[in-house]
Amino acid sequence: MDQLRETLKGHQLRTTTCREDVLSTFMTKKNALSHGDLEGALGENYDRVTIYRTLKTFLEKGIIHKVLDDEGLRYALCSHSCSEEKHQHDHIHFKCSECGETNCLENLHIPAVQLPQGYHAENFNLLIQGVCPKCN
Amino acid sequence: MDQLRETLKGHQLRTTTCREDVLSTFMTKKNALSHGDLEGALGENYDRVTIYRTLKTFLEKGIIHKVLDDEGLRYALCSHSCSEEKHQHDHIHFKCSECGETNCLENLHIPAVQLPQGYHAENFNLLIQGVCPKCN
DNA sequence: GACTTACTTGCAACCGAGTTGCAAAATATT
DNA sequence: AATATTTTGCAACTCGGTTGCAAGTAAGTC
Repeated sequence: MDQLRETLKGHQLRTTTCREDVLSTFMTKKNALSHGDLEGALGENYDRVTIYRTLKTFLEKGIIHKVLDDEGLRYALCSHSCSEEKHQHDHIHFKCSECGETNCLENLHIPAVQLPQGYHAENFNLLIQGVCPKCN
Repeated sequence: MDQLRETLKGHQLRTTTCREDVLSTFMTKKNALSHGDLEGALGENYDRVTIYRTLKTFLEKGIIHKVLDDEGLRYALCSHSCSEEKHQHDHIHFKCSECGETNCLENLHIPAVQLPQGYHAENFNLLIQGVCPKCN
């Protein structure tokens, strides 16, 4: 898959097998992944630390973004190419209480909220918990 | 303060000095608090573990609820009395990037979101990041 | 108010997530 | 192929949070 190398190069990153594998895992599984998920998916091929560092650099380069739910931290691909400077991060995430998967709902946008006087909003993050179509 | 004892009793909890102090701290400081914040506020009076356990029981009894932002877990008082069974948890939290404080915006409600077919929503959690009135 | 029971606390030890320093290995460049 | 630079693996560590257990404390009963 040359697309992987393209993506990495596009973000000024050297292509290494670890980065390719991590990126590829994000692309095939569509849902948000934790460090542990990746460790499980990639087996014993890479050191824990390397995976942590890969996630960190991907985060900094705008390839992935953080996803939070009540039980911890995960990561998901940024849909529209974010860069180091500009991050588009008004996200809606849906966490299914049955299967435990968390997904970005890309097409939706967060409706406007009328904030009280004096508040200046920079970004919005909506987490919806419930049951997803697969488990319904 | 007899209100503290009242609240604890109302949730079937024994009144202990630790629980009174933790509850009192939540009531005077209005913003969301982390375990570390409480440890700082209460000094050396109580063991780390005791504070953890106090938070856990308050959580189970519906006295406080979790607040998540991108840098960790905090807790805040439940506004309307939640019980062990019923939790009202459609929250808007505002995190100020200047002072770092996170607050519940109690009076606002989250506008309706049109979910795609098949999704069944149970609760909503909106985190807004920006600058609060104090820092503006 | 003393006595009993049940719950709560403190301590020590532990677990898991995430980080740091450093030497060895791998990538990109000439 | 040779070099400079980045990345990896390992070991050791920090920090947030949990567990088991013995000692201490709150609440109900006589």
